[in-house]
Amino acid sequence: MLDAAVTAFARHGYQAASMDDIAEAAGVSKPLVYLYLKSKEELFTACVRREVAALVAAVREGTRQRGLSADQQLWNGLTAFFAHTAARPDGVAVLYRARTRGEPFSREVDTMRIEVVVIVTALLGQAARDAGCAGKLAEREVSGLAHALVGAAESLAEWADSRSRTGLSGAEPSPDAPSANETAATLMNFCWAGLENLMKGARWVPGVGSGSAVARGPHGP
Amino acid sequence: MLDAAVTAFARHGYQAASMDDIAEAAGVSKPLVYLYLKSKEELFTACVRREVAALVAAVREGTRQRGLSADQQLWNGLTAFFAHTAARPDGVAVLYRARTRGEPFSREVDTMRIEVVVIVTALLGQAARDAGCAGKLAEREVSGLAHALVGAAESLAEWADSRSRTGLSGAEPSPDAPSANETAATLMNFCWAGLENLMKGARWVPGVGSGSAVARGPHGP
Amino acid sequence: MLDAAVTAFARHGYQAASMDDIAEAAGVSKPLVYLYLKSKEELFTACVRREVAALVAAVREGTRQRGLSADQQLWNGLTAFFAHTAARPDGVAVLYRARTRGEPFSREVDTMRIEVVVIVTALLGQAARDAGCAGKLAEREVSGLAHALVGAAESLAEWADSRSRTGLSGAEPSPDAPSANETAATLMNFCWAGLENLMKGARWVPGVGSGSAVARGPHGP
Amino acid sequence: MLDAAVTAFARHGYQAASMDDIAEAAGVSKPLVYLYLKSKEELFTACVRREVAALVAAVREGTRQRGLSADQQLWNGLTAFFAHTAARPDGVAVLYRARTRGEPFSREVDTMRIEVVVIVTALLGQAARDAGCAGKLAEREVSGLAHALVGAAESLAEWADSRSRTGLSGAEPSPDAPSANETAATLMNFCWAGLENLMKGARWVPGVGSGSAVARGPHGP
DNA sequence: TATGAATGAGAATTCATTCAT
DNA sequence: GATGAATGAATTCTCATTCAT
Repeated sequence: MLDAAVTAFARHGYQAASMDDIAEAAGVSKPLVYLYLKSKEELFTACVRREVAALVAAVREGTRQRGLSADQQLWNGLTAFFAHTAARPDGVAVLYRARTRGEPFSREVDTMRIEVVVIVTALLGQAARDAGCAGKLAEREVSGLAHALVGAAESLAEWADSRSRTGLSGAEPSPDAPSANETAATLMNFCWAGLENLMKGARWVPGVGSGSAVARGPHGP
Repeated sequence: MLDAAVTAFARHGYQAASMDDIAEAAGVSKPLVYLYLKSKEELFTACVRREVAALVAAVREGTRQRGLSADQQLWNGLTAFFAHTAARPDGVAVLYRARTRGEPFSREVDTMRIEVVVIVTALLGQAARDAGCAGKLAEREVSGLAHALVGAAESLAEWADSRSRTGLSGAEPSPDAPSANETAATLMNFCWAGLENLMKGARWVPGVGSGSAVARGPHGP
Repeated sequence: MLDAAVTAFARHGYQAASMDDIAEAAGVSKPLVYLYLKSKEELFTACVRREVAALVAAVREGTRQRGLSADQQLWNGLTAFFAHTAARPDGVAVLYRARTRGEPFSREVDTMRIEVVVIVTALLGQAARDAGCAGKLAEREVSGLAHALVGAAESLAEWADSRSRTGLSGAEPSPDAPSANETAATLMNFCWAGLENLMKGARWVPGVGSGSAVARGPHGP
Repeated sequence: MLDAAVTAFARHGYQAASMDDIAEAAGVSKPLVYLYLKSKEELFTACVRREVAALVAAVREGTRQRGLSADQQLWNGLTAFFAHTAARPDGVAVLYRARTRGEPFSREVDTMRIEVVVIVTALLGQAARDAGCAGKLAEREVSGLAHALVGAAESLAEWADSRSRTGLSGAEPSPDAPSANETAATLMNFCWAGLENLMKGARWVPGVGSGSAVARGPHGP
């Protein structure tokens, strides 16, 4: 039953998805929906929670393997993420929509983001240790980086999804659809060098010539 | 009048914002709103279009200066972007919300994304030329990178905005709020090294040890 | 099971009392209720009938004693009535509510009123005989007097009940609550002299000076 | 528009009267009803208030004439009351129903009852003065008497109304219907002698033989 | 031109009532 | 015999949208 709700919410948004439609799509009657979940809000909350849990679980599962280098772990997490978003586009869309519905819902999703931030922060910390000399990054900068990473990932996931839909309603995946691996690789290429540099204490600063536009931080050689 | 609509849509979302409220906030009567714009959808579209135009113009303005290195130009574009999002949070929120509404609206926003993709693509092309030997990037990869960049930027903008709101309703900016420059710097640090590498034909590949985890592409030394 | 229904109907009224609540309060399942009584209406009817019967029985019991003067018999009936309404406020409330529901229910209550009218009529007849020379009262006037009596009694019963509730939820009776005897005495004081006059053929007529504002009827001295 | 609501509420009660029906009966659309009165409760409240005001005004008007004896004033009030209830049976029915709907409404009606109590109390006071030697009645007894009077009046009004309806749907009044004057006379006959006695300090006490079953109070001769 | 007044269509939610077990 | 699970039908209320002026 939640499946039908997730699909409806994903396609039409919270307000536009009517309980009639959801019930019909679920193949049950409206009162039954109300029997299980007291209100539309609760139904939405339930959907959000389920999708948050599924997504977090997927990423967690991807990053479970210990003893890998930081980039490998990030890579694993990203592949898991993109695999999940490709497999459950509606679920992800619900999360996306939840962020635009006031406090109680966005809080739920933010909690998830925070979990990701924690994972990423841990990774960066490990990367820093791996890199020998840790340039201590301000907590705020780490938070900003994590948000950048999550935003980039979300955006890429949506892009990949939209690509996979271009092939009309055909069931087989469009050849335009990038695989989870490809998408993850794009993102790794996009960000890993920068993250690694930061770990080493090297950062980009404005006004220095391109090419080698990095300044060694205080801990640089 | 659009201002009132933008504010309302930003605060309550498309569905929850009622035409009554919008008309009242605009200080005109409802029929007048309908006289100028045929329907709620068109009103929303008009808002979206205006905000898209404003945002694109801001970014264009930022990247107008010719003769700069690619990273400087990107930097300029990003600072312009973050300055704009900080200055017009409601407008940006409307765009954000537009993406979660079906076809007609998201198309509008996608158009914007495409404009940005074009800009970024041009930048990357220039960067590649600057770097001497251009590793031809597949059109698809460029598109993906641009989406990653836009997503990261949007996410950071929202993050910066939420930080600036933590200081209650007080008028003065919260000390937690990162400046546009700081935010842009975070994003440059996040992505420039990777983009530059790609321009040189160097890319991250999975399974190679961390630290120097880049493989020179075919055009590498 | 009827007890639960009576309580529920008394507290929330016919419409607001839900079958769920009644079934739960009765400690049985809803289908069982439907097994015994075909519908909510029938359930309500059953409640009304039971309460009517109980009330009439109480009054009958009070007036059973023969050989008393008419006023003593009325007095006995009234004390019985007020004792009953004080003892079963919920039952009385159901009757009260039944009168505000359309035909099928009010008819039931009217039946009760008619029974009371019969009793009162008999009393008045006896009183007339006792008074020696009976002024034949029109059937309609008797009916009107009986309704007045019943209405006054109901109103006083409710008033007494509301007084007894002022003492909060405390179990002990509020000191404000008049006893059944007091209430009955009030009513006797209110109406007996008038009834007695009528039996004697004396009646109040408008336009005669107060104080002795009674005109002897045709059978008067 | 209130007229339609009053009719509907009178006929079906608060819950059973649907806003659809009310709107249709009023010849307007439902949203218009909501435009004028924010909710069903407010609509009901408005009806109740209007009917209370009308009824109180009618009675007030009836008792306006000063300088009359107490019984004449009561008589005038009662005639006005019964004329009003005969003229606006639906309005009265609404008041009747309002008493069974929890606090906010019953309070409204009780307020009216209190106004009547005040009037009656004043009358009784005057009667006592007229009678020369005032037997001070306890405040509680006066309240009880007033409730008895109001209850009797209501009951008679309803009875008169039901009589007037027996003639089917025919437009002309049923010959069974007692006139306001007749009904008022019945009530005066029912209660005035008793009230007058009380004013003189004479009261009925149980256990004394019928006929002259009044004991002179302390102020009696 | 600008609007006060009005509405059609549809939303969430509840409840008396019934099967299948 | 008793019930958990399920629903058809209504109810209150809202809102985008339009005339008549």
